[in-house]
Amino acid sequence: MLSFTEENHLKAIFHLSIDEKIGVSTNAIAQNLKTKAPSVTDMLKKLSDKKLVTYKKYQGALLTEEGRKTALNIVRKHRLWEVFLVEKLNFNWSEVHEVAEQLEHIKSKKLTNELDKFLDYPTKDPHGDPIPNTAGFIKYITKALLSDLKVGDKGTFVGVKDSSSAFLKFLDKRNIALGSSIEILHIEDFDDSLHIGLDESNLTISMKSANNIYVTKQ
Amino acid sequence: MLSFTEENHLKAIFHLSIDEKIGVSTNAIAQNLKTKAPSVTDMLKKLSDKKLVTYKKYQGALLTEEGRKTALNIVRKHRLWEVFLVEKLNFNWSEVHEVAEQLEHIKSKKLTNELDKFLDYPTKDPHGDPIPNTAGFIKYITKALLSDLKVGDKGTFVGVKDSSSAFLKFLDKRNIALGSSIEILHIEDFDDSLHIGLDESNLTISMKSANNIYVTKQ
DNA sequence: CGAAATTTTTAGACTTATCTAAAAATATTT
DNA sequence: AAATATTTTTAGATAAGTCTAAAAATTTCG
Repeated sequence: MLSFTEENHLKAIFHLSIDEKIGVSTNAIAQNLKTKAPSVTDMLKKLSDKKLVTYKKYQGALLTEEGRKTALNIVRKHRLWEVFLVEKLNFNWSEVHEVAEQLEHIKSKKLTNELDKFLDYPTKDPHGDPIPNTAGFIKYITKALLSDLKVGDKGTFVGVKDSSSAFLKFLDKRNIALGSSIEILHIEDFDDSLHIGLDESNLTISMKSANNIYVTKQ
Repeated sequence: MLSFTEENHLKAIFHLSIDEKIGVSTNAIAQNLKTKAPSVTDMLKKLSDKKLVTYKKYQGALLTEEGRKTALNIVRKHRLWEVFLVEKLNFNWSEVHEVAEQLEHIKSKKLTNELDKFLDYPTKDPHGDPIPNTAGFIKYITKALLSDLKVGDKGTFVGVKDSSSAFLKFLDKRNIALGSSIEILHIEDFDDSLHIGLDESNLTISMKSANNIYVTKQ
């Protein structure tokens, strides 16, 4: 039985593993979990003893197969709960994270699987992120950052890179919602701001915003 | 922000407070929480410092108004989640307790209140126990133990005293469900076993079972 | 009432998860 | 490549929650 802290470390390593060859640095994990490096070092030793992580001093951490399964199960629960909160309990997508961070640690296979069924087997959470299945399989879609599109390109808004409450509220205010169609009309030379067509209307957003919006090209 | 342990102690004291004048004993709490007396003593000091409990050495503990409110909120969450598990996620009433013990500690007022709304403001949990409202008001019904009825008395099954999984499964096996009408047909002199009419059929149950079944007299 | 039994508290130890400060290792830069 | 900077680990401290063993208080009972 893993503690909340152990689970959180596994999840952090999972989210920070871009490349399965380079270990995730102690500092990166510490920053992600809002803790300090020595705490992470201790935990990495512990998770390594439990064979959930491969860890060599000064070389960061990587999940073992077992560790990855565990992390994916936590991510699965987190995202399923987010769907539940938005679809059934009237939560806004900007409010779900904090509560899901708690709910993801509830231990009951039946609960998770029945919740999945109750929600009719959703494949994406409210932020567009894929929901791993029971086996830990996760289906990624090919997506691009809006900031990487060229003038004239069209796409559909399918996810956010920054899922902070502040950014999500910002998107709400501008009626930018998952599924919105976006077309790059013009990019301002001066400050790189983007004039975009959003569904039926037009608006201007900063490059910083565009850099946090994922789209699938049409 | 209270820890799980602190919350569990408050809940235990709440459940063990029959009389608001006699403090709940350290041992009773320890037994309830499957912990040891010294752990409880330490916690009582802590909860007393936080003004959630009135505690004098060797005289047990009682909840303050604030402590009672907190305990009731935990009980509220526990019971709402139980309703959710049974009504929405196909849990049997014998399976919900363990999971609800985890879910009751999730901290989010919005979650609790939206869940309440989603379930259409249930007043009882799957075992017949009343669900406190937001204000901490709890509506008790007048009920009797089946074992206290006389031959010829009729009642409706409204709750259990022993809510262990084993007893609940035992009731399932005999089709004794909340709302069942029960009539005492005969009480055996030899072993006090009860012949009862249950809805459309008859059966025999032990006095021990009858002692754990609450009914409202008809 | 007073001895015996029981309950509760105290004392002290252990575990988990934290932290800060300092040492060690690695990475960067001139 | 040596000096400097950064990162990571070690060492040692602290807090929460737990335990056992022993002391203290209360309760029970002859």
